[in-house]
Amino acid sequence: MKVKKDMMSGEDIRNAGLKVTLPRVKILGVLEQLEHGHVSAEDLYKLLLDAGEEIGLATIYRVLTQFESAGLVTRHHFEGGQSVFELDRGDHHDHIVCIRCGKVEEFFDQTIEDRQQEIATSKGFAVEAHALTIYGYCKDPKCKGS
Amino acid sequence: MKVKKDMMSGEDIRNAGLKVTLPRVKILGVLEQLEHGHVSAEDLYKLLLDAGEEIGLATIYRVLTQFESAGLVTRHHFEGGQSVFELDRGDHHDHIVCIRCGKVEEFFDQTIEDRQQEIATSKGFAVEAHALTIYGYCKDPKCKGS
DNA sequence: AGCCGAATGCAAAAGCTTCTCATTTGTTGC
DNA sequence: GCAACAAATGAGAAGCTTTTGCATTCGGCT
Ligand SMILES: [Mn+2]
Ligand SMILES: [Mn+2]
Ligand SMILES: [Zn+2]
Ligand SMILES: [Zn+2]
Repeated sequence: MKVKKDMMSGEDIRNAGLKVTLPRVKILGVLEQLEHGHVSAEDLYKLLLDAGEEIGLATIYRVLTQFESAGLVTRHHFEGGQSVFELDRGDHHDHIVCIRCGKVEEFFDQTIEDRQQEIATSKGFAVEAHALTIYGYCKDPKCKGS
Repeated sequence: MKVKKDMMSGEDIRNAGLKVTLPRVKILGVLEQLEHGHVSAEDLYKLLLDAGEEIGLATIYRVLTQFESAGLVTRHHFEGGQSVFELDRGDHHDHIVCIRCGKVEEFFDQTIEDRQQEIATSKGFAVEAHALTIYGYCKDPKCKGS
């Protein structure tokens, strides 16, 4: 039974078998309050600094990786070097990214999901994951048309 | 009218506005003869060394990037750090990768392509590109089941 | 309060890719 | 063919993102 979570807390950290430390709580807090749910480790680091929390970048990377293993966070490899993270609220989705302004929108399409499964099966593969990202220009006047 | 090319040559390099140099010809040659068409810059470097061609890694990266701009080569960002390159024979396709042995298979599915276009349009995006990679375990006994 | 292992911060290191610059190589016009 | 010049190459340094080592600090438990 998959439930879409709205609120993460220290409970989730504890349930992942991790100590509930200040850095972890703060990182989870920032991820939760993000309007655009997608951030790089570096951006998260800066957001925390702005919020007055001095958490080392190494810790950010470590914690994000642990959160990922625990299923609290999802990591994406969009083009452009840096990994991007977002809270995993239990709703799988794919992304469409504007290559001009960087805006990220999410979508889910059962038809695509089904076809992927069929293709994998037909080739003898057992699907574990997939990454689908569409790149293009968004409807913003500044981005529309090259 | 899209034609699937079987053979690349110095002509293609020249048409891209590039000088027909020995390193570029050799790199194109290796890419062409690959059974599994997907290689990292590092692997390509080693393959050339094995073939007795001492071409600097920096040159490999430069040339691959130029070939990419010229449409001779496609670059993929599979998980695992390194970029992977393959000759662009004009036939767009996506990939399914074994997370155990690394095998890469290709597929093309018009239904998925169409749905992507529809989704992008519905969100006001003009599609420029997309990356779809399925990860799983291939049918090889060594890979099957975790 | 005090113990102990886990977590953190910092700096160093690693992994991949790009850049700098002196030297070499294609190409073009005699 | 050959000189002339711009373009390309090789080697190493540098750049970026991410990981790691280690001394110190912190969280959970008595
Ligand atoms: Mn998302
Ligand atoms: Mn391919
Ligand atoms: Zn945009
Ligand atoms: Zn396999």
